[in-house]
Amino acid sequence: MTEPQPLPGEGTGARVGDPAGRDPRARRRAPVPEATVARLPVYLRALHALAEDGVQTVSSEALAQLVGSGSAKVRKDLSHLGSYGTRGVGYEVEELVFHISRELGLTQGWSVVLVGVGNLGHALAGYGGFASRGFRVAALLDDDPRRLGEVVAGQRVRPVSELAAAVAESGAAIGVIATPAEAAQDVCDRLVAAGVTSILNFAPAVLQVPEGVDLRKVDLALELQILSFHQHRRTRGALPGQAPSRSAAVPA
Amino acid sequence: MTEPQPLPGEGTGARVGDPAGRDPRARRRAPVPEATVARLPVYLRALHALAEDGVQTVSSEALAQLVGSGSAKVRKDLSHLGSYGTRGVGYEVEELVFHISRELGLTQGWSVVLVGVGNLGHALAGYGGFASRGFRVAALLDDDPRRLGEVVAGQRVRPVSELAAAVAESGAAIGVIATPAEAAQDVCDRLVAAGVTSILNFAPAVLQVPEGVDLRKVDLALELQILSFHQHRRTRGALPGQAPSRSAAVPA
DNA sequence: GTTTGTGAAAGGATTCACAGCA
DNA sequence: TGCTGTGAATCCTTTCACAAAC
Repeated sequence: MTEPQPLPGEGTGARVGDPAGRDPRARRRAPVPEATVARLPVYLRALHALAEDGVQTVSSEALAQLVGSGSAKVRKDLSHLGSYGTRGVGYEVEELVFHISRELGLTQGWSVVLVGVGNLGHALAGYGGFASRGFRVAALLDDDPRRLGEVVAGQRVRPVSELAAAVAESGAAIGVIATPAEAAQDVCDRLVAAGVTSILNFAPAVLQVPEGVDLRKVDLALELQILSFHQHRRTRGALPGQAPSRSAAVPA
Repeated sequence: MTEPQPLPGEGTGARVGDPAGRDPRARRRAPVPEATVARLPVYLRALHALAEDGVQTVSSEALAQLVGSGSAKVRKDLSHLGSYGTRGVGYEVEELVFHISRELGLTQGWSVVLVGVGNLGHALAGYGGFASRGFRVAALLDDDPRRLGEVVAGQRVRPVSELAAAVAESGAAIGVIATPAEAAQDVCDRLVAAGVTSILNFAPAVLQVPEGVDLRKVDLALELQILSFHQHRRTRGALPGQAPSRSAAVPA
């Protein structure tokens, strides 16, 4: 959601034109719905966890349990990628991981430039979930002189003036912004100028990009606010500041 | 967001029962749709930015531009909170901030306990977006002996064994998990045992909670994977690793 | 017997378009 | 004239329920 540059539920239409592309491996199917795309990473995480536990096969019901969803939804979602399940048995974990990864474009190993190496930037640079999903942090940039030259997660921190060079060297198509809010729009403009067409913004700022650039945002406080809404709902009338009793919870 | 313990689009139903509650301030309206709830924090951020710039009034069209949405959607969303706009003029920024904050339950000042004070925990503890949205980080907990006693964002780091005490002292109803994946489920269980009913999980792990506890998750790599999907779509057939031309982009 | 894959039905969300008000 | 608020229409998503396959 996610929220999401396109607001949660905004969608991009996900239309694909030509019925017979020139890449023979690219099977022509109906486009994957945006709501499904947003859930594929969730399945992927659960499947990775299963694979690590040595689980070979999983049913739609079991997978649904793991991600907190319904089995019918899981089956519909997976059916958009093709028929990779076995009736009476379930899905092969490894196979599903592969097909979901391919659908998301994670098999081609994206290079990513990360701008802003504060606490959040450190966390992102060292985040295992990036590497394991096929994202390589190809460059770290920051203008704080105290951080220049510092080595984080195997990468030397470079000044933001080298951004265009870093993008060119690495062929990065994706940029991640983890700067303070004030610097975010400037960094964003520089990324666009350098040819980056996908930008993920962690800075608490509203950014503007030209057409043709896909901007998504992560608001670390967003989910907390949605939790607040539900908690608020549940505890209407209760003493403020006190954790409520366990009854009468869960709206439905 | 996304997404969200209930998967993106999962929803909670958000039903409210009695048409005449006992709190006289609680106006009885139709329940706010879950999709709208997920966008209210986005509007809130944009409105805060406008307020800082001294803007007094904003139209649905202008607000839509800021958040990358449509004006009709903005109006429908806001109409669920009540009629706070002025025809021919727009919405008063300060007033909207108040009404959205109240709807989200942000005006009552939640106490939050944060478990796991690594890079991400540091970033979260110091994140301005928490404090400015009415969340007070009431306790920091971590079991790494090197971090015990350290003071982060004005709070001393305490051992996880003090979790129940910290929750009781602060009356926290919300817990945030920013530990490594291995520790997440144990911490989650302890939070639940301590009476926390809303949990936000940043750890890359699939957690299980009993009924009555609202668990949401933030996957830092989730939005990146959705970006990957769209970038992949746009650059089908292009040379791998090379940023594509700016044309033929944006699906719709 | 079990579990997938999928039409069909139901339920929400978005967009349209305009009446109503400042 | 300008912009909100909202029914109505459209579109998208989820859920149901069952035939087909193992």
